[in-house]
Amino acid sequence: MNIGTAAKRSGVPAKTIRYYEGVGLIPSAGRTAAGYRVYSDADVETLRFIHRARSLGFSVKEVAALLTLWHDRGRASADVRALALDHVAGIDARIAELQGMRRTLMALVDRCAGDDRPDCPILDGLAAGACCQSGGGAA
Amino acid sequence: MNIGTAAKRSGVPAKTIRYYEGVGLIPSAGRTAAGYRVYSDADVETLRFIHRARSLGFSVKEVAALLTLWHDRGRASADVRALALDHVAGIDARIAELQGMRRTLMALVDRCAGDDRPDCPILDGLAAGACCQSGGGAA
DNA sequence: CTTGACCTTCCCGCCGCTGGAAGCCTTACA
DNA sequence: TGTAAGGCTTCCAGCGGCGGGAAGGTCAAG
Repeated sequence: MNIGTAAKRSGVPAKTIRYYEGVGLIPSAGRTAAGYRVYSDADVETLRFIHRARSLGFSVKEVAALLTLWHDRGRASADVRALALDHVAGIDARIAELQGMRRTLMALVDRCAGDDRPDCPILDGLAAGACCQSGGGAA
Repeated sequence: MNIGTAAKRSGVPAKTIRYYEGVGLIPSAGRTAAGYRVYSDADVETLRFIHRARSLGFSVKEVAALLTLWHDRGRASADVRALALDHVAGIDARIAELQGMRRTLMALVDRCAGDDRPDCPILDGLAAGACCQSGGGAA
C-alpha cells in the first residue's frame, strides 16, 4: 500500500511517517518503480505501535528503544518495565510541576476580585514574587 | 548596570534577556557608547515579573499580555483574572492528559512481571492498542 | 487526453531558549 | 604601558516533533 493508506490505517500522518523514516525510527520503506513508498500490514502494525507509544508520551528516542525491545525476542520484561517506570517518573514530575503552578496561580486568582477596578493581586503577586520565594512554589 | 548584572539580579540569563528583546517582549535597552546594553532597577523588576510569569507556565505571548495589563493603570482586574483562568484551564488539560497517560501506563506496568522472561504486557499493550481504543485513555 | 488526487523532495517555521564562534571593550594587576 | 581575563556584542545553528507549502512527477478514472 502507499503512504496515504498506511497513514490512514495507522493513524500516523504521511508527513510524520516520512519524518520517522528520516530520523531512523523506522527503516526506509521499499519503493515502487516510480519512487512511491510501499508499506505492508506489518509496517502498519509498527506504525500503530509507535502511535500508541507516542500518545503515552514516550519521546521518539524512547519509542526507538521500545521498538528494539519489541523486536528482540530475547528481551527481559524487566527492561521494558524499567523504561516504562522511568517514563512514569518523568510524567509524575511534570504533573507535580503543573500542580505547583496551578496551586500558586489559583491562590492569586482567588484573591482577585475580577471586576472593572485595576487592583489585582495576580499582577501584584507576579511583581512581588509569588512563585519561587514564598510558599515554596514549583520549579 | 550591564546585562550580566541584570541577569543575576533578575534570575533571567543574559542570553534570554537578549532573546526577549529580540522578540519584542521587552523594549530595546539603552546602550553605552561602546554598545553595551544598560539596565535600570525598574528593568530588573520587569525581568523578575517575566521570570515569575514564565515559571508559572505562561507563554511568552501571554507574558506580553500580562505586561501590557501590568503597565495599564486603567486595566480591569477581570481581564487579568480571565487570562489567568484561561491559563489554569490549559494547565488542567495538560494535567488531565498526563494523568491519563499515567493511568494507562501503570495499568500495563502492573501487569508486567518485570523479570528476565520476554513476555511483556506493556509491549503487548502497545502492539494491540492499549491507549486510545479500550479503556478510554487520554488525548 | 485531461483532470484531480496522490506521491516525491525540499526548506522554512513553530516555541523558548541555549551553545558556540568571532571579535570588541573594560578592568585589574604587574 | 602592556597584557590577560572576563564581560560584552552579533550572528548562526540546533534541540523535539512535526506541519505547511512549493515545485514537480505519477496514477486512475472519465
